[in-house]
Amino acid sequence: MKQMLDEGKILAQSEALSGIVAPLLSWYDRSARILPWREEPAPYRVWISEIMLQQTRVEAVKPYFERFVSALPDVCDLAQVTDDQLMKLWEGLGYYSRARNLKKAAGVLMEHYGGALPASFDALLTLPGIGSYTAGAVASIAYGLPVPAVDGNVLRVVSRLLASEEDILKPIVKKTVERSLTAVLPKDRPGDFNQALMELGATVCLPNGVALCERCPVQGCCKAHREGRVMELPVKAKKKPRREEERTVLLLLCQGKAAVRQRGKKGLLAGLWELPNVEGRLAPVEVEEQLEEWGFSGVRAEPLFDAKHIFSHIEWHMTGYAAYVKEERTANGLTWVTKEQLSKEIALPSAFRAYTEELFRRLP
DNA sequence: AACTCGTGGTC
DNA sequence: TGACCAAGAGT
Repeated sequence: MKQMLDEGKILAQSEALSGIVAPLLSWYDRSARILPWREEPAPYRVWISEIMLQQTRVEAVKPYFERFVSALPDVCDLAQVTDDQLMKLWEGLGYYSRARNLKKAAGVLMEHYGGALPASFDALLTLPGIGSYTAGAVASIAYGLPVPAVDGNVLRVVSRLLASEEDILKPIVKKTVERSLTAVLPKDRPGDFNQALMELGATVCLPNGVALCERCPVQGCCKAHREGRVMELPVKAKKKPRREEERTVLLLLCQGKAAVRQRGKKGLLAGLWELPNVEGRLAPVEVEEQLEEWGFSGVRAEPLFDAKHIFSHIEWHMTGYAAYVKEERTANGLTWVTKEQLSKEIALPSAFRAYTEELFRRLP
């Protein structure tokens, strides 16, 4: 029974969406932005760009994309890159498991696919870091296969076209839209159709109540526009509040070098480098006690400024100290690096930016 | 299904 | 300033 209702909904949605194809493609031909990965849509470049674009704005991706494909021009290079170089190339882009999954997938491609991306939605879907959206994007854009690529843009656009009040964050809604679009998708231009839907969402059918409906090529097909409800849609469940954490960050300096350490392989900022830090908001005396514990004797902790960093689900409230120590002790995972190494080899997350900048001011 | 996993821009 | 959000995937 549930299956029956689902099929009925998909049929109805497909019917309602069938009119958008021609005007949307025509609009895309006129209005598509010029983007680095569109100029030369080789499968490898499409793949890298799609991974970088996950939950990330086009403008943020551009410089990273150029640098990444220049440093690692093909699957073989990617499969062999060191973790440190990989993280340095991704430094500041966030969601670092995307980069690690890229390398993992490159290994699989070398091992099982002759170093090429498979021209198959199902095969793409098995690769690390590739889910239904990315598999659809690569398959349709790079190989012209007739599969949809449903991201947040597409969900917003379709939600408004249908005036649907379903929560677009629910997996079932995404699956339904994917199946509806499969029936509508033009077999001769699936990649352009998918990109056109996303492009419309990114440049015209904007979120936060600023939709530019007067510029929309499918305004006449839009139920939300017809009913004056564009600004109320889409419906999204509210996210739960972030948890707050207090941390004390230490700038340890010694003979022109600074101490960094590598984070664990799991969890937040996994495997990245960081400035030494401890949980809680420590007073100067407590910092000096901590330094004694780490084997640094007779060190004065100089209080610095406070800083805040907001992750998607955590908020770090940090306070900082600088300490000039007498010897480069390597206990507790501390590694001593020069300013040169820090800028060229060590990948530090943006969370520490304020203190990293202070460190750079203090290093020769 | 709900939670984890970054960052920077916008209003 | 805070809340929202952007071409999602893994667990």
